[in-house]
Amino acid sequence: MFIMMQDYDINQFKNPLFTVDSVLFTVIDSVLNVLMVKRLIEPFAGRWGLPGGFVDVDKDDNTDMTARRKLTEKTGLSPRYLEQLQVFSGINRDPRGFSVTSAYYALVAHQAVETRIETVEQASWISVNELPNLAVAFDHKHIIDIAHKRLQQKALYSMVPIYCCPDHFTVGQLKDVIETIIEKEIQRKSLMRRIESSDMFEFVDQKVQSGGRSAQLYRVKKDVSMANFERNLSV
Amino acid sequence: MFIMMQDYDINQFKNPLFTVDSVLFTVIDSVLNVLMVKRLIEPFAGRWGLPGGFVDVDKDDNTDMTARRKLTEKTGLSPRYLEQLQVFSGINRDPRGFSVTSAYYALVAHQAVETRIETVEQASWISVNELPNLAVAFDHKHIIDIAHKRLQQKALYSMVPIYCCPDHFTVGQLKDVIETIIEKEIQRKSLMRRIESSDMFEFVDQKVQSGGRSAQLYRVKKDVSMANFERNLSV
DNA sequence: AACATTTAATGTCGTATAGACACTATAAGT
DNA sequence: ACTTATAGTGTCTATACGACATTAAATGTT
Repeated sequence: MFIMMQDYDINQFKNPLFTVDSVLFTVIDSVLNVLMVKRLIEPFAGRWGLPGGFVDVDKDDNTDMTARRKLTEKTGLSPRYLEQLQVFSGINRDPRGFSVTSAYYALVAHQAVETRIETVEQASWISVNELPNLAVAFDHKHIIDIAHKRLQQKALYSMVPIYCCPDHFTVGQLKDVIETIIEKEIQRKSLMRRIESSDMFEFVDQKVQSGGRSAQLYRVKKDVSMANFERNLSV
Repeated sequence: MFIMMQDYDINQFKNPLFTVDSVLFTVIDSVLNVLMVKRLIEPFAGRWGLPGGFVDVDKDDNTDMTARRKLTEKTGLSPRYLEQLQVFSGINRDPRGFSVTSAYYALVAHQAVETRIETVEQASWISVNELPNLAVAFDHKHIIDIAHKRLQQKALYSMVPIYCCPDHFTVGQLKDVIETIIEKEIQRKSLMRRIESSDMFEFVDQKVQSGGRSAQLYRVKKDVSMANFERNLSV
């Protein structure tokens, strides 16, 4: 019996606690928000945590699917953009022992999902500005911070922020999303040049009013890949 | 007893096989090489694999230390540069079941370590050009490919390739290392400008002969951080 | 209807940095 | 002294972003 326990422990030793967690971002009214879930179980029951959990080898072909499944389970939505962030690991980040989380970050347009979010009671958008004063589980505050910095960097040389825009969007909307993410104003002209040169977008035959001259609507072309630029926008 | 087995299985289900593997690069005679280890145990015994293995929670504070420890164990060296690549996971990449590897990539100057490498019989530098014809374990060929692409990208906007140079190096050496990594020639002038503006380097009061005019030796200043540039070199 | 106000979109010029390549500098060999 | 090879600089061009003026098109006001 004691030897069985030892075998068991050896197996545990080779396999740290492994989870997948996602930082799902969206921009609402020029504020960057993160989807968080009120934890119902220990450890850290009652605190806010990132949507995530264990891999289910019967359902998940890989950890990307774990991330997507957990986001869908807990929020009813599948993000338009999902990418690995990095692994966070250590002996102190989970009271149960050495743990590893493969963290992802993801983007959605809040317009497409906000009604569905509200029906899932334990999930909620949290402004990143409120995070410092919030009781958060594990090292999830740190993970969000790293994810935010990565997203900021990515926004300087790619068009990824479009995934925070609805299907049809104006240049003004995209500009606002980018400025919210990088926390700095950009030149509309620079954005127009990138929209043009990326060749990712096409006009929607429709305009939308905005308090002044109507704005042209754009959408992402079918089957285009994400544009990356050779230069960063200035910081 | 049966219930105990079920509990055990549930625990297994929650914890996929987790390993840490590293792609250690170096440049030798204008060829990019990867450190590989001849596997002595199943699965894939006899094939070449990346240096790596299981986390040891008694020795490792986190997976970074696992990566370093495994590199040191199997090669006798600690890399000057080590960074997370990404997680590779899936049901098919290991015959034992769903597995996850947290992959790292690392750089060393081969000059500092080549004698030590040769004393460790199972470890060897493999040219990336020979990889397609080599019997490689798991999805390690794919991991090396992704690591190479990431390194190429990084070489376009940062000075990381210096970690493939010895402590004292010339502009010509650094230029060769960069060109080997990105597989394209660059302008010496552009590199000089970056060396200057990065403010990372200082002269060594010494020159080195090279078949023509002697070359100035440089070294990295004490306690400087890695320079990143706002533009990529052209591809 | 003329005008002010607001936001959208474009035009134009300045600036920073990479690419190209000629030119100079310094070493070794003949 | 001349050739060759490699190191290093000078200078011009090209590109894309920043800044900001200008034009366009919508609404509201007198």
